[in-house]
Amino acid sequence: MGRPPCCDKEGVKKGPWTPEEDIILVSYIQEHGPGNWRAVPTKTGLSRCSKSCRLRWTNYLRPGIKRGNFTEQEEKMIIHLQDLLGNRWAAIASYLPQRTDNDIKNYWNTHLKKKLKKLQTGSEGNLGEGFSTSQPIPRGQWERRLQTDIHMAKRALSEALSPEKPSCLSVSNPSNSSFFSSTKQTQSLCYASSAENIARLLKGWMKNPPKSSCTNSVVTQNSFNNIAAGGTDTASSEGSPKGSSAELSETFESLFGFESLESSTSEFSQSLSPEATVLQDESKPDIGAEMPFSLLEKWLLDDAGCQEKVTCGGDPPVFLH
DNA sequence: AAATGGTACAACCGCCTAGTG
DNA sequence: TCACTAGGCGGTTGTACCATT
Repeated sequence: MGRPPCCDKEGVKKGPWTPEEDIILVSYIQEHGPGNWRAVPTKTGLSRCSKSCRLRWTNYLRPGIKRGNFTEQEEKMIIHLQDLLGNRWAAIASYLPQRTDNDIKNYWNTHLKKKLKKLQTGSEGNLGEGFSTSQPIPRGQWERRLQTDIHMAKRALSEALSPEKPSCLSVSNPSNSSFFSSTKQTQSLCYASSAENIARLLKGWMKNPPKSSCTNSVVTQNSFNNIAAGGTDTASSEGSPKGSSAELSETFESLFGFESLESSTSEFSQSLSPEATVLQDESKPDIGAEMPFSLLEKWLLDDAGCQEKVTCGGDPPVFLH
C-alpha cells in the first residue's frame, strides 16, 4: 500500500499568503526543518496544501533569496543558460543561488523573451557587451564555463563543510543541502535571514493590506494557539481579533530587530498593546543576532497565555478551547 | 476622473520521477 | 513487483498595479 493522501482538497485555502501564515510556516520550519511537507498543514494548523507550503518556503521564505531587480549580469546569465539548457528553470536557478526558478521563469517570460524578440526582429544583435543573441556563445565554451562553475561550487561546499570554517554558508547559498543539518547557531542566522524576507513582505503588506486581512489574522490567531499548545487542531474561521496584522508586524519587527523596516512601520508602535510593548522591551537586546525564534516561541506561548484578554473592537473573541 | 489595456508576479495545476509500503 | 504518494518541475492562470487614452 502507498502512503495516505497528501491533503484533502476540501477546506484548503488558496490565494496569496498572509504574513501571519508566513510566520507560522517559518516558525515551524525553524523547529523541524524543511521537508515532510505533508505534515506541515496539520502540524501548523495552516489551511494550506503541503505543496503550497513547500512552494511558499522555497520561493519566498527561504533565507538568502534575492528579489526583484535582476542585474545585467544575471540577465546575461539567464539568457545564456536558457539557450544552453532550455526551459529547465530549476537547473538555471542552480547557477543563480539567490534566485528561485519561479522568479527566473517569470522574469524570462515577462522581460527577456520580449527583449530577445525585439532584438531579433529589430536585428540589433546585441543587448550590451558580451550579450549577443544573434551570435550566441558557442556551446562548448559555455559547457566549459559550467564545468568550472560546478568545480567552484564543489570546492566552496567542501570548504564550508570543513570543521575549521564554521560558517553559515546557507545564508549566501541556500541551495546547499547541508542547510539545516548545521548547528543551532547557524540555524538562527539562517532563520534571521528568513525573517528578513518576511519583513519585506510585511512592509508590502502594510502598504497594501488586503481587504480580507482581518479574516486571515483570525485564522492565524488560532493557528498560533495551536502551535503554542502544540496541538493539531485545524484552524477555525470564526472570531475577529482586531488589527492583528499591524501589531503582529510590529511585534515581529521588535522581535528580530529589523532595521530594514523603514519608518512606515513605526507608526504602529504607538498602537501597540501593553503586552506587545512589554514584549518589545524584553526582546530588544541582542535580538536578531541570536535565537530570534526562541523569542518568537516565547511570544507565542505568552500570547496563548494571555489570549483571554484579547478583545476585538466590539466583536467577542473566539478561541479554540 | 474614469475606463481601458498592458505588464508583472504570486500562486495554482498537472505531469513526472523517485521513494515507500 | 506493484500500487500509491510526496516532492519537484514547468506551464499556465488570476489579479493587482501602472500607464495611457
